[in-house]
Amino acid sequence: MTKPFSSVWLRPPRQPKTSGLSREQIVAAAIELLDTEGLGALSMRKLGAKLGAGATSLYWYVTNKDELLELVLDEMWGEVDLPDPPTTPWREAAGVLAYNLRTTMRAHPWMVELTGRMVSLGPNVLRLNERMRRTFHAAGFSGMDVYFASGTVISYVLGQVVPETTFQRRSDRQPADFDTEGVMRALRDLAGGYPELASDLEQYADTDQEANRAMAFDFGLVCVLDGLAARLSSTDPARPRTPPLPDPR
Amino acid sequence: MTKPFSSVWLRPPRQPKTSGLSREQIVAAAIELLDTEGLGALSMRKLGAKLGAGATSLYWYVTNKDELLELVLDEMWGEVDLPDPPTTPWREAAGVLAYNLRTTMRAHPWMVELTGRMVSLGPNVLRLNERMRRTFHAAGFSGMDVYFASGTVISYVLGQVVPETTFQRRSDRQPADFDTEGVMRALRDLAGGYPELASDLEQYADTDQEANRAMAFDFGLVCVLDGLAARLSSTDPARPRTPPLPDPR
DNA sequence: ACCTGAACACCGTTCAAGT
DNA sequence: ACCTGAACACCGTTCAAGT
Repeated sequence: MTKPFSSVWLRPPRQPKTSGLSREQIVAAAIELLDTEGLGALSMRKLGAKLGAGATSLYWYVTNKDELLELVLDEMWGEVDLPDPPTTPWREAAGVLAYNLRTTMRAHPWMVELTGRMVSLGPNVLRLNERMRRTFHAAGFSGMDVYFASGTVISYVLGQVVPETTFQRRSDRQPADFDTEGVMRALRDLAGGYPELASDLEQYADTDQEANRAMAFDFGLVCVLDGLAARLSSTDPARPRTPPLPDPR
Repeated sequence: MTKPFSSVWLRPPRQPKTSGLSREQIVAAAIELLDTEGLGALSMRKLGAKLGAGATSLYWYVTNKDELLELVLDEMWGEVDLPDPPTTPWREAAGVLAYNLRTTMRAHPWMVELTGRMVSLGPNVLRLNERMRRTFHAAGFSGMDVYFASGTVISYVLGQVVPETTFQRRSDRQPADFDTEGVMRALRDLAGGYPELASDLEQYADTDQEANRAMAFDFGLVCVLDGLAARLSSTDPARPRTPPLPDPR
């Protein structure tokens, strides 16, 4: 009785445009709207109006809002690029990818929300994944490890950027007069019973918030890459190198 | 002209309940609704009805829906627990936390979406953070590295769980008759031009999807922990151990 | 102090009807 | 083939009014 899984990418696209609107136009307009007003403010009506069309015209190009968002999300993945595998050493390639992904997500904070909502099966995600796999394959990973390694890097970046962008989003437009001071003051109050937390707050009260985030990102990225490198250097198939993990739960 | 930052946690709570509803009740009911119907299906009206109250009664306990969601989210963080710092070695503690967080998020897939939407300043997040910091402090990290190390672990888990749960959510209720077969077939079509991807698909066609995800999670977790361990063992303050990262952008 | 109902300004989506 | 408008069943939130 469940509605079956569906996705734009599993449906043959419309014939080449003969007139009027096009998917590309719609997606472009949607991205513009999302960038300026955020995910919560995107409605089919507004988008239609922006395109000088009736509110419901879009439904001819796209079966519903979710599928429009799938298209838009894949478009974002298209912005992330990865150095060509053979020419670049894996560690550098992975590092560049990580930074590129972070840059793109911060430029379009709504992308993070979307990633938590839609499955990504678009051509741009697939292309990027393919490249990453080739990179890690060339690095010396084999079998499923190729897939696991790519996943590890992407996961880390995504997870790190999530909190960065939620803050961005709360400050809405005009970051200029956003009351970071007030938040910090309030946070300091809340940190009452937590000595470690409080000492952290003191420490990064001095440093620039933005520089701070950059350091945090870099710290973790280095860990992830070091971990991958370690895995790679233990070339023997049986690797008792790392202590076993505790049983989940 | 921006609306200033606001959060439930920055506002003094209502007096102790004298009668009628309570925040705890409301939050509990909301969680129930979210677990059974998902984030998209939670409306103030439905929630009110579930509590046998008028649709708008809730607004006396909570300023708006967003703040209700903040409360609910923090409640989830309360479910994640972390072994007590002094007794457990850091690596094990971090591993357990990672698995616990994954378990909680998979049990409440809407938590992932919320994490991308609200800032987390609730007491449960703060308490957990405090514990993590003590753990990493005891492990030998110092200064901001304590904070960075916790962030790295949490980011990794969050990022890894995001795609896991989007799939869960798409299959909606009744995972029983969800057409995984169909998705796999469709995916195989899409993988046309991507040899690495295609070979991956073949490989994990044999293994159980769920076991697969578990392996992927474990792989990355080991990397992250190895990376942290490496950082820890290079005790000298100047550490030219890792090659510098490429300049962002 | 707590709850209600009506009302406002929105939504996504369907569908018959137009060109 | 493409677009429209009206209509349906929803939203979050405000606010005067009740007890």
